[in-house]
Amino acid sequence: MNIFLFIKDIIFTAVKNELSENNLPNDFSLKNISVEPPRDKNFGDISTNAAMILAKHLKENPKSISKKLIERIPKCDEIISINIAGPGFINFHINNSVWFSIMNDVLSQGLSYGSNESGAGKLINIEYVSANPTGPLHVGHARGGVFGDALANLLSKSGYNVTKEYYINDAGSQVYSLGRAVYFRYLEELGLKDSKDFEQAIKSGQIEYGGDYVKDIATSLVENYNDKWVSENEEDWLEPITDFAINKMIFLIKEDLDLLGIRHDIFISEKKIVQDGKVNKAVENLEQLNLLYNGILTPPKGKVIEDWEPREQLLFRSSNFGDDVDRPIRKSDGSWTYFASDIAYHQDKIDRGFKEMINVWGADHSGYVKRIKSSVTALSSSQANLDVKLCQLVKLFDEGKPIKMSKRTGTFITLRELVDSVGKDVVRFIMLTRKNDVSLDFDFTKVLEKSRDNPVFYVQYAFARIQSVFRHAQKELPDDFISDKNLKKGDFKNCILEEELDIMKLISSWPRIIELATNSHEPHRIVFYLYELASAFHILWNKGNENAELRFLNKDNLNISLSRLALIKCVSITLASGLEILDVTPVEEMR
RNA sequence: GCGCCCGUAGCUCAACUGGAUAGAGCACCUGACUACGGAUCAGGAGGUUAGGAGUUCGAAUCUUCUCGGGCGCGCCA
Repeated sequence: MNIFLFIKDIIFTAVKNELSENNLPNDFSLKNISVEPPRDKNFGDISTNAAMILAKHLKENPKSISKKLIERIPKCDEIISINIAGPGFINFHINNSVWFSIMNDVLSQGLSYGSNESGAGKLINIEYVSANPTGPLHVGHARGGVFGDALANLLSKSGYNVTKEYYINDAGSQVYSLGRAVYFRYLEELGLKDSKDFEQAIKSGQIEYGGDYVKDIATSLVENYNDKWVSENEEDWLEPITDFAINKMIFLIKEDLDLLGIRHDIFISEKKIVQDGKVNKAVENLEQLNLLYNGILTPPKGKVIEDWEPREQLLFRSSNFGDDVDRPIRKSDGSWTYFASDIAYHQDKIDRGFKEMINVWGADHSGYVKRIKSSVTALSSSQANLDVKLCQLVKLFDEGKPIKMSKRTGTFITLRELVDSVGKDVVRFIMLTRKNDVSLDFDFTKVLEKSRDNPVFYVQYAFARIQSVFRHAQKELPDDFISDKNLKKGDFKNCILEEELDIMKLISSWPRIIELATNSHEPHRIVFYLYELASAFHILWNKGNENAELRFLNKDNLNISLSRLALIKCVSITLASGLEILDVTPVEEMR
């Protein structure tokens, strides 16, 4: 059972009855009523602000409303006592048998414990990473990637039908820059240019991309085509070589993502969106909605733009939907802007049936959020909802000293280097130790430290300790003692320490944490919860150091041992359930 | 100039989306170890939530202004 939902139901029923039986205005939303553990556990196990919310609505004293509501709450075994505190909170003390019964649920549900069906199978699209295929993934992509991936897992856990998507920006001018860079390296590879020519070309801006990966692509180009393109004109080689380079880059990007356990369901090509005429179609839609016009934008104040000249452009009325100004969708040469194909892309998502969409972007795209949300609102007649999650910068450190990153000097840490040096699990966990919209410090030394200061270690260590206890139990206790079947016979009535009850209550709140994290699209909450649960476990563990009778294993009292083993089994299940959302492997043993 | 994000203990960050006495870790004091059952744990100290005004039973959270930091601002994506 989910005790919070149980109490919530009781409270909502009481509120509705109070309103209807007294012919009080019932145009009242229940959604502001909270049902949550109080800040201070001395107040009780579950608390509600229902009376205070009603007080505003009914213009009546909250405490007297509390009394009336309490009278409407039926007597039941789950609730030991109810009292009113503070300005009108109603606090419930819950019977310990409830926590015991939840622990039994955990044992039988295993890793699926915490799942819920609030998503009700609804389609949801989450687009993340979507890095330009013109270079290797770097640290920032790692954060967005892990964030999106964990959020996708979280949404699945809550019963959504999730599609994980990568949008390939393969249609703009910069992909041709990549094509040209590859061609230059291709000539170099064939001995027709040398490194001096290359330096010169970079300096003059003739070539934009100078990384070694461009060389690799050129090598592979030679392997496939020999000198086929050498004497061709640019108009002949540019398209095929660019396509070749993009395909190669996408392959490399997929490899990199795979290192982090990130696997998208679908890759959508911008070029294909354009070729399929979807931009034209989306533009027609906007035209029919009377949301396009030809106009001239005023230059931004306080910012000097050289060679600014007023120019008439086709504009989208995004300001109708909360954007600051209307936005251009056609360039002066007649081709579509990036925004136009992005509109078409989102139209495509809507056409595929998505009413819920999430985009994960780097924070440098913040200026773009309002316009794309405007377009989604417009194209779906407000039926679809897009949430844009912006991930802030990752700052790299080593032993507390900042690592300076610069494309020019070549000190540029890629996703691959990151994973190679600390491992997938560490990267994934650490990337989620901060809320998405604040910058994150990543210290190569610190994340491998074995101390409480390192949350990955601290959580993993809790899990490993539990496994260690079970290994000992396996050796020292009767056969089959720790089998799932036998653990279910454990009587939690033997667990009466305050620390034990605290753990049970914490475990019982796991489904609630998932619900909160899901609704707010904030996977970092899972990490903070796991840290808290690990901490509660380490506390309990240390009780056994102070007093040997409190150890989990006690050969002289198998009955109590069984109960305690069942309890820590619940801890390990919940830890594993959380780590599963993060896609971090729980470790059996610390080395 | 405008928009978005951020500002919480000395440091790094939470705070259940408006709830009760704002919580953790690091660092700093005090205490507990023959070791996969001490890589931890117990306790102490540390706050005008950048600042002012407002909204209400109640604000770190909402509104507004000021200060400070980051990102962005028509033919790049």
